[in-house]
Amino acid sequence: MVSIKDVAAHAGVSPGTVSNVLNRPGKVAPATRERVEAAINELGFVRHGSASTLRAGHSRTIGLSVIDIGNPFFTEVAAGVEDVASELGYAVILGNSAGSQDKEDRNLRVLAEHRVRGVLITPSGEDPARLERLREHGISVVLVDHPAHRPDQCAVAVDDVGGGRAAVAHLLAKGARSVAYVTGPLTIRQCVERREGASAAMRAAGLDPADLRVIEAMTMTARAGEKAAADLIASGLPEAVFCANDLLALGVLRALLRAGVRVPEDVALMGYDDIDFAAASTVSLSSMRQPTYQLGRIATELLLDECDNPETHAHQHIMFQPELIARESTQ
Amino acid sequence: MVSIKDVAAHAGVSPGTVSNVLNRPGKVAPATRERVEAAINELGFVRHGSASTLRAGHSRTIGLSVIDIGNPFFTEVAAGVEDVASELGYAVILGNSAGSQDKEDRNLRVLAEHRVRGVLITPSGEDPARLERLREHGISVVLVDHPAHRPDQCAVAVDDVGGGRAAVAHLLAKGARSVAYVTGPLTIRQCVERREGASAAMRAAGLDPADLRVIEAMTMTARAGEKAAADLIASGLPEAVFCANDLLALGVLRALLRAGVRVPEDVALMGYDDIDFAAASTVSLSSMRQPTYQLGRIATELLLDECDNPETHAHQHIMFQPELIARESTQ
DNA sequence: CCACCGTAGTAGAACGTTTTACTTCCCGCG
DNA sequence: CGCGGGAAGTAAAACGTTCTACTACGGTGG
Repeated sequence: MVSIKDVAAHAGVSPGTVSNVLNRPGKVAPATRERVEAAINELGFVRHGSASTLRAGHSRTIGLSVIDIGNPFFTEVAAGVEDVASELGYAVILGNSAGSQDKEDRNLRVLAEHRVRGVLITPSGEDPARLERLREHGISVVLVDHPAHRPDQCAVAVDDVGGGRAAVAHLLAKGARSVAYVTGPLTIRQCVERREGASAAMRAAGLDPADLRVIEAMTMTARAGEKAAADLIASGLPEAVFCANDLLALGVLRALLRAGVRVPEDVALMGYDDIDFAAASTVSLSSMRQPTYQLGRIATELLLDECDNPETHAHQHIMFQPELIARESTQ
Repeated sequence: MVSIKDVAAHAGVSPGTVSNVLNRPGKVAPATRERVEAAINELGFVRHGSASTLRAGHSRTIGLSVIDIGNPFFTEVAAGVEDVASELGYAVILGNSAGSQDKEDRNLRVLAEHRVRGVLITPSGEDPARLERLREHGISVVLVDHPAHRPDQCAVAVDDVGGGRAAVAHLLAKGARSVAYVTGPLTIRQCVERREGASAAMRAAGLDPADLRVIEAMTMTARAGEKAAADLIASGLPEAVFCANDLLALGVLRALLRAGVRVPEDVALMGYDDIDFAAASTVSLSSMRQPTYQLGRIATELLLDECDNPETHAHQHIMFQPELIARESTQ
């Protein structure tokens, strides 16, 4: 393996000069710099990142810990993260907690061992202690799609209460007076907050929030949505259905159409997330769009700013507003 | 920051012994080991991965370079990779080439600097030279969803020719005699090979492969599928349509239904990939299922076996067969 | 009683960078 | 002519592990 010493010998300079060419090219006379660069190319030298990290005391690596890499939501976030990181020469270590605290802990430990510069995380539980441990090791943490645990910390989230409110307000504005909320497990923060928003919209329209019919599915999949729709049909259809995500909504849509229920004439329907397929479905689906890619980009920019400019960095709590996309299912 | 020396001092042993506790606990007397472990917990020691990598000469990190992290296909692959890596204590560095050779090059350089143990890659071009450079640096490479470049290399792929053949054979078996192939850019290997398979199926059924009507879309999205369907309608519908992926197929389906064409009565329709939405669509979509998650798992297992057992490791070229999933769109 | 062995642990070099303090050399100025 | 100072580069010490060679010590067999 060719090291900085080999390059130095080949170019007739000292290792320190090679290091300077690599890290502060301005400090080296043009002629020498060219000689060193030629040597680097000739020998095919690649800097040893670990040695550099060890000596410099910090790496050019960040960690990304998500709850479910299979969910298009997180995938888009990851794309935003990866783009920014790659633009700035940072590597991204990916961790998928798959909803398990154990796995999340394992991943965080790996990140700590790698002395990552910082961590972007959508925490799977509500225990801030584990993140405190990272901070004690000098690793910055930015929360993604989650409100901040504390003031001296950056967080980027989307207003789920506001999203739920807007969705149901839209349904009510279309004339619906009875609304059902098909949700995933109510252990999930997002599901709970969207319900709160839904209730608020009912209240604002002069309806009793207690009349919001809540159907809780075990998973947030299309199949679970079909089952929920069967429940709805059996117990009497509402005029509108609001689903906690698009997969549930697509399942509901399918079951309703099969049962001969017309959408939106008989029942209006809203999803959440605005995944690609929402627009492509046979009756195109109204949904709440979240700026997922931006979420990833901005979280990463905040994190790297916090790492690279610790003295000027101002911690921010950013709350995006989701955008209502009205399509055929609520015409 | 607490180092191995602090732990050693606290436990009254030498740093070497702490290292032994960490890496070969069997070599240390139980009493001493416990003392050291207590010190580790008390001080909150976390091993410095870079120092370890530097001295040991290898890291516990692998690289994953994919073409499009937004595509559910790669997402599932990534989930498989992450699961295996995490089980074996490896970290995964994620790279998204987004179809650009430049970005892929940048990512590979970052991986080389990190001295990753190995790289899993779905190459975005057909230039094996860049991968050769990794091998020269002692980094193993396993190709994912791509046939091997050379015999002394592992590769895990899915039989796209076979998949195309099976799909079209299925359409022909349902009685269709004229078939259209809606594909993405024919610069993409998968699109080309699926077409070859389609042609082969025509030939096998005694039809002229030249009669396969090929519609090439610029992108592989639902919107592009809708446009392709408009072309088909304008120029006379075939009895069956085979699409190079599910997103295209969903777009075709939607456009056909809107135009009053019945599926499958008037036109039979097949997609490819069997993404979740294929089953959830209003007319559920027949598709070719690929073992994506397994692809990621097995590729990672091969890579780590190659790294950890270089002497016993046997290079493998694994070719999965896709599975035909018949649903309503081809009943 | 001595040579030998195995076990448990230690000392210290090494890994490849970065960085600090230092040396040269040359230029301009009083 | 001497001196200060900047520019360009060097030597060597770190960074935190791992690993090799070595010591110490008790037990065992001849």
